[in-house]
Amino acid sequence: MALWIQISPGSDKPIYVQIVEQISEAVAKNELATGDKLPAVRKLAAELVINPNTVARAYTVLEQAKLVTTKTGSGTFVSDPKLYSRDAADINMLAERMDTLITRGLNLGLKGGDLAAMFRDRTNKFVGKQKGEEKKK
Amino acid sequence: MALWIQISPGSDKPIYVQIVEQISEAVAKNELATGDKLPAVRKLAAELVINPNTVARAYTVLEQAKLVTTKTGSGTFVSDPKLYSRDAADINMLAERMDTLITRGLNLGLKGGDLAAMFRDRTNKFVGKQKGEEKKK
DNA sequence: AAAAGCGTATTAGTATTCTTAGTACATTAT
DNA sequence: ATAATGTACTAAGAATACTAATACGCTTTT
Repeated sequence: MALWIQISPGSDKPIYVQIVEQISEAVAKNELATGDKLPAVRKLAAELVINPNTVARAYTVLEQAKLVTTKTGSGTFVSDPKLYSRDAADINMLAERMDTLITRGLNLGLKGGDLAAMFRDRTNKFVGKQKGEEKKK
Repeated sequence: MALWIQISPGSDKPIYVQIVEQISEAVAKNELATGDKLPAVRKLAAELVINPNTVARAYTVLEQAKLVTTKTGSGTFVSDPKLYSRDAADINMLAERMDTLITRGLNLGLKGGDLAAMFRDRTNKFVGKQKGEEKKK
């Protein structure tokens, strides 16, 4: 598989965050499936011309987010979503971030209904390829 | 009007962000109405026992977000939402943040529909007090 | 005109974050 | 064994972020 990750030096986001986001999105869209192996730390670092530590940090974040499982000596693999044990803290974090987003949307003059509709539309763009579902023909 | 803003030293968020968020939320919930004057930079700083520059920074952020209008020498006032000219950049920013949120939700194992429902529910908690609308009895 | 109240600008110091570098270690695969 | 994997640790430098101190200019009030 070709390398889809690419970092933007001009971005305001740290390199390791860029990696985390791109992999997270790929998993959400099921472009990376359960059990898929991520590039080796040193290999990805070489391709991106960055320090291996930076890639390792990204992988650490992904593991703490329960998105991947690492087996030392073997590699880093996409976790099985069925094993996600989302606790209250996860949901609370999500709710908080939603509120911040809603606040911003309302302050931009959008109506609550429009905001919710926009969110649902964007969700559908993901769900088309979501885990356990298939796009309807 | 009493002072509703309170900062938490133990928070992971910078002081000026805490101020921005609390005022933003107050505006979204219409607890602060159009034309309302915010506390003077020095006054609020004195009450919070922080540097006036920190408050000023918060106000600057709020102004760039078009949430308030500042008139040097006079004060800082809540903007008229009808004058919001939300441009493409605003919407794009919002959409991006939505996508990040959706990604996180899906990766937590939530289904698209559940995510959208959760968002809609939380939106309604705001809309009850939203600008131009009244809570139905 | 003076005084008081307001936001702004500039500068600086401190703390934190990010990235790199180098080395070493433990585990797994070949 | 050898190679490949993730991990741990220390160190260092650079960049960024945050807060503070001070001075300035505009507006309102007196």
